[in-house]
Amino acid sequence: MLRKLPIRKKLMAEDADRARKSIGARRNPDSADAILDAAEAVLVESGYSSFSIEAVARRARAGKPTIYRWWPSKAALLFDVYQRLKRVENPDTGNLEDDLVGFLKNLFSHWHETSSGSVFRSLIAEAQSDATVAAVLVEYTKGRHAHTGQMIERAKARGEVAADVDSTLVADLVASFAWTHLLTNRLNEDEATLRRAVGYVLKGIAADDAGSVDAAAVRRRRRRIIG
Amino acid sequence: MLRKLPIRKKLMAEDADRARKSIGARRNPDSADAILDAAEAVLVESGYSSFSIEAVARRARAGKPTIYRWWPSKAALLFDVYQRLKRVENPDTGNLEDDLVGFLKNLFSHWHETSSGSVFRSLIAEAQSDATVAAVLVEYTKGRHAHTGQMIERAKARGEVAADVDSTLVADLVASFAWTHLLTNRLNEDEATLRRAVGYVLKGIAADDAGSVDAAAVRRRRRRIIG
DNA sequence: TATATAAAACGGGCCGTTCCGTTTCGTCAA
DNA sequence: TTGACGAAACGGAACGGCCCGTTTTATATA
Repeated sequence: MLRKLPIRKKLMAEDADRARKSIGARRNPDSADAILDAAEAVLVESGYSSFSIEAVARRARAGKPTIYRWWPSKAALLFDVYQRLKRVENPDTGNLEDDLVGFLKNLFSHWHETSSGSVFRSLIAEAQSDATVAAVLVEYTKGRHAHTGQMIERAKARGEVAADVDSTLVADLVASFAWTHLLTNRLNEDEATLRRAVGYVLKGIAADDAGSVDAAAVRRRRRRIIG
Repeated sequence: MLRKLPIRKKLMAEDADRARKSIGARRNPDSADAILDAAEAVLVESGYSSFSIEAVARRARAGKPTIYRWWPSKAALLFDVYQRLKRVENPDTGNLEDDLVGFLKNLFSHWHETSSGSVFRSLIAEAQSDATVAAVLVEYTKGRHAHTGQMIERAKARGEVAADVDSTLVADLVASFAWTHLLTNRLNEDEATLRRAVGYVLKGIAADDAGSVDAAAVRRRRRRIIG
């Protein structure tokens, strides 16, 4: 309920305001939630262009100093809003292609249908003009790639994937595809396109791919699983 | 030299200011170049966060109305700055892997060493809060993917790549990788990593890849070409 | 004369900060 | 257990500053 340390610590080591966090620092959790709710609402309803501290404060019926007390910047607030949102879980169908397609499908619809897409886009945009956010974002993506890479690692353990494959790099490729589609309003790709894209990463596009026919059959067979 | 129609027409059909473009519209080309120069300089020296019309005007010793006369928004100005920069040409080594690796290598160093990286990052960021830029950016990327896709099409013609491959989608994958690395300050990847990433797209990561040994030999042989 | 120009000023919005007076909540003595 | 105290949060208002996009004015140019 009551967090002892200010949220702002997440993004910034403050030298100032030492007095506050010395003992007291008893923030009103309802107020913090109201502010995060308002931030998310403003972002969804009016878009990133009109996302300002003042707008959030108005919406939350909070004072600007209250926001600045706990979040050092617009970006820190954005990041907390994003952190609060649910994440997409990695599928585990026993087949890497289905795992990756399912992952992308879930991610796209999650971004599209909830506010997390807007929030994440804003976060990326903000990172382009705020070095602190940029650093946090890079760290975050590293973690996400490692997490996504577990799907590839599982496929390795099954012998589905060569042992010397850099699973993080593969995750990077897949996530990059998702990022750019988010950033350019192309989250409507149908499953066939996603499957094709994943397939290119998985099987390559070489004409002399000996397994191509078999692979197509396997693909058809497994399409049922992920529905 | 002297463009008859305002640059702003590129991004926006103006209904207002009809009088100006009727016959007159004799813009001072030196002034326009000075403004674009100033915009680029501000962007490179102070970053996107301090890129404002006023800053550009100050730097160019121009009046704000002069800028607004010819560019409808900050975004339009940004886009013209980017358009003015040199593009990366597609390599044609006769081998798709080398083409793609060379393309990425050139793109990364071009983004890294010239101002085009900063400008493009800013453009993407701006697109997240300006629908007009977003539309222009999508159109632009479509064209770029088609252009990059020509490398894949050439490989198709050589029989290097299956005929039913969606070359635009492959270009999308490769470009997406580049985008996210630009957006997260990871343009320093060494060539080996680029080659590995491209290799995953080209040959897949399936363990039962029959051609993997031969492919590695071919790769070693051809590495000389692109240096 | 007609047009583009630079410069200045406008109203408006948001920034991040500083005050104000009020409310909340942990502490501690009665 | 109660109640007063004080620290620290709170909402609200206002500040100087920057930038927005526009308007006005006077100057230079062809």
